[in-house]
Amino acid sequence: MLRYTLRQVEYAVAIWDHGSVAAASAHLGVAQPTLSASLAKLEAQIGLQLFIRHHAQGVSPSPAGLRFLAEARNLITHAQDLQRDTAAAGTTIEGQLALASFATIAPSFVPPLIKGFTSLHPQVTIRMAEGTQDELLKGVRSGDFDVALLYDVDMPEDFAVTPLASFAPHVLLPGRHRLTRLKNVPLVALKDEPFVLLDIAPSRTYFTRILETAGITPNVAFSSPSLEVVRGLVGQGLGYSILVTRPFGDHSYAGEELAVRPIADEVARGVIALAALKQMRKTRLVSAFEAHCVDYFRAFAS
Amino acid sequence: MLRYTLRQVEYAVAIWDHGSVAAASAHLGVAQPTLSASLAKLEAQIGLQLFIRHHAQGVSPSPAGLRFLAEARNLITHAQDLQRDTAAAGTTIEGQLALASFATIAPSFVPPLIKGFTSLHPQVTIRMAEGTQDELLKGVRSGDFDVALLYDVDMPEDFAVTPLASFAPHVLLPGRHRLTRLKNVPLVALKDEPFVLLDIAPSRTYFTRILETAGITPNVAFSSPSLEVVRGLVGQGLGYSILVTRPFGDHSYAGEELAVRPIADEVARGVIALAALKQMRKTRLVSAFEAHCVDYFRAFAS
DNA sequence: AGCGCAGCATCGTAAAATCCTATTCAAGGT
DNA sequence: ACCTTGAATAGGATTTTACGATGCTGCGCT
Repeated sequence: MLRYTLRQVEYAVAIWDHGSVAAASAHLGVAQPTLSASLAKLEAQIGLQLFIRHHAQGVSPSPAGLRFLAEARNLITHAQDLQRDTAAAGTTIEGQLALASFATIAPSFVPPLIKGFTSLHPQVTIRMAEGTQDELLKGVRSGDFDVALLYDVDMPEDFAVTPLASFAPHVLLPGRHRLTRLKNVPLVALKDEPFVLLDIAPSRTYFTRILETAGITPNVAFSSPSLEVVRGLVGQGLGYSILVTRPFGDHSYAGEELAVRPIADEVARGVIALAALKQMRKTRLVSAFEAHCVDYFRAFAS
Repeated sequence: MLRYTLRQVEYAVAIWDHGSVAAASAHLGVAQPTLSASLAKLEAQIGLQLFIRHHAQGVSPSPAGLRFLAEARNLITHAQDLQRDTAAAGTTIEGQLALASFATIAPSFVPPLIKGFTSLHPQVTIRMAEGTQDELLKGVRSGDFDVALLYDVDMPEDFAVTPLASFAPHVLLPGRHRLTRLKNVPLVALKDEPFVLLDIAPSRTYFTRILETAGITPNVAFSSPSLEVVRGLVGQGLGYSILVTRPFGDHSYAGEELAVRPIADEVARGVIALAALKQMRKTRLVSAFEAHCVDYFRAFAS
């Protein structure tokens, strides 16, 4: 347990600097008896007389006091540095931002977001991570991340969710599938087709719910947690899929042609959102990033 | 002005270490509400939420909080180091001792004193200075020195004086002076002889007072502030002197023979003493040195 | 599904620390 | 002898810190 306070040390160093209690008092804007008492108490607590008192002529440090004061000044400087850094962290836009992103959202949106934000605020570094919804929520709750970029589906009560943009899901078909002739695919047309499910929470429930809402029990032939694997399976003609994320280009990794068709029915759109803990007081940095995200996604309003 | 206290930071770091307010409370022996309030206040004062609260599962640092806490721990360590060093300075016998010595006393006594003390306490270093009585008193008063080794003559009221040993003054004569035939020299015999005065305060007044007490008005032919110059002048046959300090050997620097004779009269002895400021609370180190001096000079009891 | 437990926050209060103004006291300079 | 300077003390108001008791809420266990 520490036996002295920063305030006491601060005063003692000021008395040293000014050569007298009275001068320090004037300079600090603190009454002279306050300093006198504070110094006396500090000396008692550390068991060391710091100053020699000269009647009507100020004080001067004792040999042992001088050694203490030299170190004490370092401590005060250290404390001031910490305060300054902390104040900066709270009010200016700099430092590190820990951002987690849902795996299928990350490749399309995170790079431009980071590019835009860091060129706006060069003092900022961003730490990135991707994961499933569960992992993101856990990470934010445990303090590993400041915010998470994810789909606003089944979000728990303790998260503050900022919607950014919504995207309509689409049907993904093999390039030569007979339904590719249609401009819009009604969900009923998929009734008996084999379904390739993107199997990540909460996407899984989101997609199956879309089909079930249309009265269709999906015939899940394959499933994978990887978007690219799903696209590959569809490319191989093993079934259709329903997705929100739409990478640039109409080919799978392996090169098979793919076809993307809007859904004819009215369906729930996938809402991309930024989520943070409700209980967390936002730093300026986090707020600024949030604003930047809103800005960036405004372009996708549709 | 610093906006947080060491106590607050100490508590916050403890909470971090133990993962919960309750655990830190048990470990610190401080009530849980105290820590809770202290943390809340600290967060408000630095404008930064340090911890995420988990219901019934402790707390975990936020990303920004983590950065603060890492630095905060350094600060606490710094403060603890200072406290430890200071406590050591107050209670153990180590560190630096600033010793000032009257110029004529120094050569004979300071080297053995330092040798003896530092071999007793190897952790101690001693800073040395010599000077006139005025300089010594000024140095001790201004905090340049912890203690001064000097003659206890005309000591001001604000000094605490510890007598160490007393030495009888002697008459110093040229080697072939007629009075060298006497075993003890009565002061009256010096009545008309030229006097060579060691002219340093307070020795000057001490020596002249001795002669005046015996009813003699000294005929000051020469004076010098240097003991060795005085001995040289006497060696040249330019007069006699009265001194307390008696170097080893009966020759001046230039090689002239000198004779030392006790004074037949009853005269005031020169008292060597250690002086410190009354108002200064002594460190263990100073007390130990004082004790060592008393010990060392016991051998000179005469 | 309900219940108990764990753990943080809040409330009320007592003790201690902090700070102020007014005053006293001592040394030095005039 | 008096005035100035500057530290210490006294007394009192305010703030801070601490405590115990209690409330509240999610988690895990039956």
